[in-house]
Amino acid sequence: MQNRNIAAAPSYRGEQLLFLTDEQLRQGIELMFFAYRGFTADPDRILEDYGYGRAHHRCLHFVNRHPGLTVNDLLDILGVTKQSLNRVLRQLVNDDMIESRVGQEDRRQRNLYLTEAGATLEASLSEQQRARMRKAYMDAGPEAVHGFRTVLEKMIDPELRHRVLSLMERENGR
Amino acid sequence: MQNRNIAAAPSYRGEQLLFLTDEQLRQGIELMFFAYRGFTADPDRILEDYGYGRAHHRCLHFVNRHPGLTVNDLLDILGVTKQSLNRVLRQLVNDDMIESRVGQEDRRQRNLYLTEAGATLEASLSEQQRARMRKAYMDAGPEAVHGFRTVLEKMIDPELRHRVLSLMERENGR
DNA sequence: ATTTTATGTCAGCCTTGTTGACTATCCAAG
DNA sequence: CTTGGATAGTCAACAAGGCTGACATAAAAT
Repeated sequence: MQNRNIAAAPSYRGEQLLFLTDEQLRQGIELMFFAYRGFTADPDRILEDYGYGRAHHRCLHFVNRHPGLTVNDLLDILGVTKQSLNRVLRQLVNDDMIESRVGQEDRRQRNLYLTEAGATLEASLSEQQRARMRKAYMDAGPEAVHGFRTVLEKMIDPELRHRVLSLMERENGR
Repeated sequence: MQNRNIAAAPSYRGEQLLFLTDEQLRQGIELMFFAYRGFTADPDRILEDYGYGRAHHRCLHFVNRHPGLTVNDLLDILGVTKQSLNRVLRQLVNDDMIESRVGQEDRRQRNLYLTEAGATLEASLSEQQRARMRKAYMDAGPEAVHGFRTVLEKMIDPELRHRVLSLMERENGR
């Protein structure tokens, strides 16, 4: 099924523009929808046991990825309101999953770190998700993975990409 | 940035297993998260004007794709409870976006169709999303698109894929 | 000293998930 | 033919997690 329309497109090696029918684009849209469901299904099951949702998972993920990041950084990354984030963050801090330390240079800021329990939970969530991603990558092969990453990159909001990249630069510069 | 890790992998033409670090997999995970946000951003803005959410969009999309499908079909596709779907569906029917006709063979069933207004709204939502998808596809090139589709396919829950495919078969057989 | 910034919190609203109880219809066994 | 079970859909009430707005506090910047 997944090859039918691509095969129907002329000039597979694209010196020419892609032959993009609405049908092909709509299939891509559905693919995103269904794949994202699969992508979140495994962690969702674990989170349920803790009474957490995807919002908690996202916090754990990004705090793990960028230890010591501030609440504001997280707000920028997640693109939610601080009230919404705070509710989730408060739970995670109360549950001793995330530690919130007062900033050293700027004492208004709170630097966020995973506790041991938080790291454990994050690892189990991530493990499931990486397993599915790894399987998809292996089944699809390296060239497909490269294409996958290329297309997804292009779909990200340019402004968001800029914000995330500048966060990573800032980290590298420390 | 998106090429760095792929380039670092040995054996690009994969007779050998991919060299998949956790870092690469985590990057894929983040890519899914950020790309999905971009993917839904445009329709979200339009939906707001109507007081609708993504659930309404999904209904309009699939009713457009499969005119006459039943509520149960839609439940299978969307993977939510019927109560949750029904609320959204009721709004769309009341707002004269979707028509719900009593089934001819089985009068318990309701066959769903877009009204003219519904088709118009669906078109404007889809137009935005297709534009972004088209741009990403064009920028990335046909080979990348092929890889994108291949990987996403692998990420879908097998059971879900089966259900959706059997729906499409049933339609072709009418 | 005043203003701005970073964060936290309260209240209240909306969408969209959930479960449970209910109605209408179909079908099959007695 | 009727009755009982399965199926399709609807209604009601609740929870998670988005949102806005208002406000408090502490620290930094001016």
